[in-house]
Amino acid sequence: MKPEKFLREVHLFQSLSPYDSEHLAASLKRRSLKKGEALFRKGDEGTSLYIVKSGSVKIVLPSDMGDEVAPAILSEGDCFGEMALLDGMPRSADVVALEPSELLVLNQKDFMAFLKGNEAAIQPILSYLSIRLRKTDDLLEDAYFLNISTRFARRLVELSGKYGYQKKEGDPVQIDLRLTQKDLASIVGATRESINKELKVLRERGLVGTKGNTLLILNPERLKRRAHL
Amino acid sequence: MKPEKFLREVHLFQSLSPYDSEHLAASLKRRSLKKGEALFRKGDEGTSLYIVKSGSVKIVLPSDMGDEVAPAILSEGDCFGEMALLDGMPRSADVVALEPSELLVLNQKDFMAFLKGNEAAIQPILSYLSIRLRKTDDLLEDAYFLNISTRFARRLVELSGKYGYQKKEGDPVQIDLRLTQKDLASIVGATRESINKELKVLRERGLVGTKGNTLLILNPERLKRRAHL
DNA sequence: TTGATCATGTGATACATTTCACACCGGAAG
DNA sequence: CTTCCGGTGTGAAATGTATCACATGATCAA
Repeated sequence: MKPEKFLREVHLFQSLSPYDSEHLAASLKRRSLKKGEALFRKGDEGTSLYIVKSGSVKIVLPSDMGDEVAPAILSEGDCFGEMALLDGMPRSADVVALEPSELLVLNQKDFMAFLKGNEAAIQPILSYLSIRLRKTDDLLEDAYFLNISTRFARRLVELSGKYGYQKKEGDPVQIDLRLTQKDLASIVGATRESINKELKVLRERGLVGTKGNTLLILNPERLKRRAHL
Repeated sequence: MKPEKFLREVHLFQSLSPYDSEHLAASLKRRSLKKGEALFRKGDEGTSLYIVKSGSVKIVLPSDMGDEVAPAILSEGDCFGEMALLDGMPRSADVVALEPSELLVLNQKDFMAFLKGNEAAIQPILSYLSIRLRKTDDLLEDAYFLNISTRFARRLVELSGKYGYQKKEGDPVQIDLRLTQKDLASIVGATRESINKELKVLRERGLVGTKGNTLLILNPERLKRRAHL
């Protein structure tokens, strides 16, 4: 895959014009890792974004005890460290290669240099950040003031807006992400069991259906009302 | 007060160099409002930031019923609509003048033009946004996973870091904001009563004290432990 | 096939937090 | 002064969610 293809995957750069992202791709560097090699450690100064070009790496939160917690494994096309580009705060976790891997690196200096040369690119990046900020603020409000039923309904409405599609007019909206109840739970900020019970209610009332791993929104109207939207 | 003084109050511009903020102040426009006049309405397209130079305005969420809810009254030096500068999303509330008022206006075009001419200013703004984003993400995590005791302890630690001071070494840390229990509750995302009871526990254990409206952090160490930090 | 390992479904119980109700206090306004 | 009002303090009851403990089902590799 071409480097600029990878860039397109990075949220921060989604809204960049093709011209700009190609331009930015020119500043990408490479970095290879041997199996087990650490890219950086928690607390290191961090000013670069990385994209996994081949192989895979794990993110590890070194806990006090020897036992590691692995919150995520990233493979080809995944990217991490976006924020480091912007604020250079210390890394909050270790990153270690699981196998021999190739990474693409974009460092802050190059990124800033790019911005200087391409003022048009500033606007979309600022607006991406501020929209993301609003979004998280809203989620926080939800967490403080709403119960699980309502929060869940809201997240479902959002998911169907972002990822849902209809075979044809009048059909139920499908959400084909492979979301387990555990995934849904962590999106909503609840336990898996609570989500399960909530799903049951929604099914009984004919608001949503589940066919294998895909969610079906059967009655968007009533779902929205349940979300108090 | 000079316009650039006002700008210094705006969070978004806090980290700008004095030179840059003076420069930016040059693009400020003026706008006067008669008593009762509306600056904008919910849903209007919004691309400007406003600073109250004199007078006062109220932010109003027009609810379905005729009864208005007034979440905030802003007076001299206060600013609103920061985010509009960045993403131009529609306004989320009405703003109406409570008395004859003078506002300073910074619109998106001028702001962007300023950024083009002053690349050095981009970095602090990006870093402000991304830090704010991390912060809110953390708050969300807290809301999902922590109980009120822990959340409250965390917010207290933060407050004492930001606003606390000691008369002399060894003294308790004072927080002189005029925070009511209701205020604290809304910071933590809990009810006033819960905060009251939590405060009682903290007082009994000698972690904090209250003298009138000022909070005293008596034992920062144990407070931090309670916050799991 | 057989385990082994996930994901799902569901009830009983425990617990944290909100809700509600009320008493008290202090200061501002009449 | 008295009245009123917003802030505080506190207990009892109601409620939402988590926790725990299983049973069931799906998937995948040996």
